[in-house]
Amino acid sequence: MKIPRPTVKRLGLYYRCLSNYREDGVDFVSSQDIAEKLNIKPSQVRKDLSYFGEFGKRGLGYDVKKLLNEIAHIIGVNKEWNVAIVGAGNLGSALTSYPGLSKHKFRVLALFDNNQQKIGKKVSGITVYDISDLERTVNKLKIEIGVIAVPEFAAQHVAELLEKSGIKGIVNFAPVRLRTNVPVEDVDITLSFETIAYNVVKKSSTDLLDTSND
Amino acid sequence: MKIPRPTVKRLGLYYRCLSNYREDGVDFVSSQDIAEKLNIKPSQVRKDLSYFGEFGKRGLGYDVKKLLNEIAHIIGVNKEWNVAIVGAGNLGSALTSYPGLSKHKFRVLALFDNNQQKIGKKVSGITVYDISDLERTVNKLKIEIGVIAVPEFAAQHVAELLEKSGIKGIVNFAPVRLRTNVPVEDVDITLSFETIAYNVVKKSSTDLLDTSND
DNA sequence: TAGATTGTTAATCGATTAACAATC
DNA sequence: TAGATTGTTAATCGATTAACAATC
Repeated sequence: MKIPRPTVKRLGLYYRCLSNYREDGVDFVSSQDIAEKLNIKPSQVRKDLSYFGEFGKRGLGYDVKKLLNEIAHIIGVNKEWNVAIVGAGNLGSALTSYPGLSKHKFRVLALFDNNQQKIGKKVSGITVYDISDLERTVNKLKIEIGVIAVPEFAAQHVAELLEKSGIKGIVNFAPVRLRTNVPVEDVDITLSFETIAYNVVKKSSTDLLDTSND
Repeated sequence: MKIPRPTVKRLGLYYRCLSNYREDGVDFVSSQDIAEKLNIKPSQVRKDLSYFGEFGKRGLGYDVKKLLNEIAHIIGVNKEWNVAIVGAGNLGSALTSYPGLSKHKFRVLALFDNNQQKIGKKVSGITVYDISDLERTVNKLKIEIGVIAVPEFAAQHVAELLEKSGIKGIVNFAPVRLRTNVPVEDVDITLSFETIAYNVVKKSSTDLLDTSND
């Protein structure tokens, strides 16, 4: 079945929300509970889940641990993912020790760079390899996800190297649309700043006219 | 007029695409040229632009410099934006020197932290201030955009401090939905990894059945 | 049983796209 | 003028939401 893209994104949000409930020792939640936390409609939650199965109990809601486990399977975080980061600059280094990753089953096993000064050194305990060793290292360490944290001009080239080395998916922090055959997820930092600039400008202009901020 | 959210996102993409054309010395482009680079439909480009005015010449296309200037005005990057980053950890420090920001009219003028070890030091030339000086410094430096680069548990609190200090918009790197009255743009790194995990799992399962990878 | 909440259908809403007259 | 490409309308597509029967 065809799953709407927004549904996939929300699955990650449900997962996080349910993790918080579990940490708080909550056993059962309703679609309404989840919806309130996430600022969406309860029917949205139920519809999203219904693409994958029937996980709730009528009259009762959802068993937090059970649903968490189901969603983990759906989005694939029931297993650990081996990750390599290409680009040992500031951003790549920061990602290496980013707690959100290690906490969520993403293990950074290698960094790659083309700067001889950096190769062989360690960043937060992770070795920096020569980019020319990419294919060999990816195979040896069974790396499945590649992260592009290099400057814009090098990104497409790195994407091709990653694809050739047998990587299965790419998280791209460079501000370019990549042409590849593997799935790519863009984290477009500059675009986020531009969007917030737009919204700030819009808000100040509507605030002048109007007191009912949309 | 109500502008679709996806249109706003694409405006940033058009801006970047046109910047590249300008750097390459291209004077005129058609909606088709832009669409091809961005993997969308030409009518999408024309429709998006039509929300804001008539910028093209029939039979000719769009004057690159002129359109760039128009879009810069629309998304608000015709002026410089003063930015403060809260959280002088790895991510906050990396953002301080992120070339994508300085290149696009976003100037990081201050870092904030609550760690006495860090306060007063400089990171990439930017002073780390005490978080308790937030309001004063935001006013003094005329900071308009705040960046949240603190751990999850502190994010909502920081958002409230930013709002109280008079900031106009927030770019949030913490994995929480914030409750504020100012515009927020989320950069959800963990969610991007989860999405790529989902897509990798899905692709390998469909690849087994099917050779026409969607 | 009565109350609550699910899973699902159908209606609504919003965004994308094709098509084409207008016009450079 | 002939060819190209815009701006815009209308049709299509896809996602959200309300409503409600099913059922715990």
